[in-house]
Amino acid sequence: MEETKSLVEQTSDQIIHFITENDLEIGDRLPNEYELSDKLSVGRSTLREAVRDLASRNILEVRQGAGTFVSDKRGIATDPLGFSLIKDQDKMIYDLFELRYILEPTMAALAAKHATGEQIKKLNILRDEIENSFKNNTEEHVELDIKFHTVIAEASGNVALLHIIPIINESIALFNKNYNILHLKIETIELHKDITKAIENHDETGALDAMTIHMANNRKEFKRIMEEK
Amino acid sequence: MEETKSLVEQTSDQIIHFITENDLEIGDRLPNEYELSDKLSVGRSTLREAVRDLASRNILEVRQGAGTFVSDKRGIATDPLGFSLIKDQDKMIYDLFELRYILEPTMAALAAKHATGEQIKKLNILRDEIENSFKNNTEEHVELDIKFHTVIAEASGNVALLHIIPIINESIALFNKNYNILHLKIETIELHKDITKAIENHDETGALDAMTIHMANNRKEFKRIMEEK
DNA sequence: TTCCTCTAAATCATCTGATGTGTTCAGTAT
DNA sequence: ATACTGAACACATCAGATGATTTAGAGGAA
Repeated sequence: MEETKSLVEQTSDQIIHFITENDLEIGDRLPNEYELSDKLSVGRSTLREAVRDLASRNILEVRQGAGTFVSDKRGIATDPLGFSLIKDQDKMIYDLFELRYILEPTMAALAAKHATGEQIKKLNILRDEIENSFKNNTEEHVELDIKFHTVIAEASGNVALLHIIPIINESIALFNKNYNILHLKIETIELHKDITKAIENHDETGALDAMTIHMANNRKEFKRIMEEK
Repeated sequence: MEETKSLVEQTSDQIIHFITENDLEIGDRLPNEYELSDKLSVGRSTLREAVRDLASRNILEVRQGAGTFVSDKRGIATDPLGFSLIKDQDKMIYDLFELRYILEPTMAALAAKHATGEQIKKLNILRDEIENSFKNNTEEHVELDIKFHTVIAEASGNVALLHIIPIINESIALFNKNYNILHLKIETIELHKDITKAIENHDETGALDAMTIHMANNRKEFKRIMEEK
């Protein structure tokens, strides 16, 4: 059971070590390929593969001609669940809606139970911002809506939910962007109000119901549009 | 706003395209570096960087001397949700149990609706293997139990669930290993039988109930042990 | 036959040097 | 001041040689 790391992997580790050792901050530049491969005593192609590895893990960012920098994404992977690999993207969106449908009503009920004053304040602010974004017809409502659901996840007090919900919603937004299917509707505004109010009143069943209606409406709308295609 | 993808990135895309095009399944081998770089008309180092990228995203697995294979991790990053960073691990496990409790009963019902004969066969085999592992007192039952739940996720027909369920269960197993809290119990064997049978009979509410009991038992047991501590 | 050992082929790993492409910035002309 | 230009710099890509590891199969022993 020998755990022999390849030279490239060792080099990845050493680069990370170099970053922490020299207190490199986000955006700082690393030495160029020749210097770094020399310093770490590996060939350039080995170094390049190590850098490529770290770049694809969003730890480094490489810009041709400019240099290699510490990424501002703090090593948080894009599409960590590999949703983009799935072939049938229509089905993928549908499945994500279904998953949301399973999770979010219960999550809203938990949020009604545990939400702090701070979190309720955040929800009210976000709800208003979403409404304004809708009235002014800007495109940022997608982003705001993700934040809205994320705050509810946070309020649920369940750390696992807090980690999963943004990924689901961001994936939906990502695929939706490709297809341009779903749009914010006036009912959504009202439902956001209902959900916020129920959570504010610590009304668990109220939050459950409001979120269920929200999810059902979303899925219904999605189905309708898919049938039109 | 030109979006010029580098040759390496294009090559990554092409490799993924090659995989889907040729219906390569998990574990299948890709052509060797020389052939593939030739086929895609890129230099070998370019190809290697593309492969390195896909490998670090858990889409490919490279084994020196053996070849390059489609990874069994479905492009899912290791600890994709950053669970290992969370401080309060006891709460983390509890939250994961809660999340499972929300997801798995509905998932089992979906599985009862959609399961194919092949999947039912797999479930029966796994159920027996888990029982044997229990009788022989081996430690592989943890691994087998994760597979059992993963096959149910697969049978549910929901791709998003299939991606998320293994992560949740592996995280629980991981933390459980550190704490050595939970052990397989004789009731679990019986519940696995109930769940399998309900799915086999396409009995949706039966599967829902059986899985609910399974989840409730698990959480109850977890709570009991935590209180003893 | 069956099992083991050892070798040769296949495959990835690494190094090196040459050449291409994009970025940055200082110097210069307007 | 502004805009152009070119040199220096940094990453991108290719090609070829050599090393290390795995695997499968040949050949022999029990």
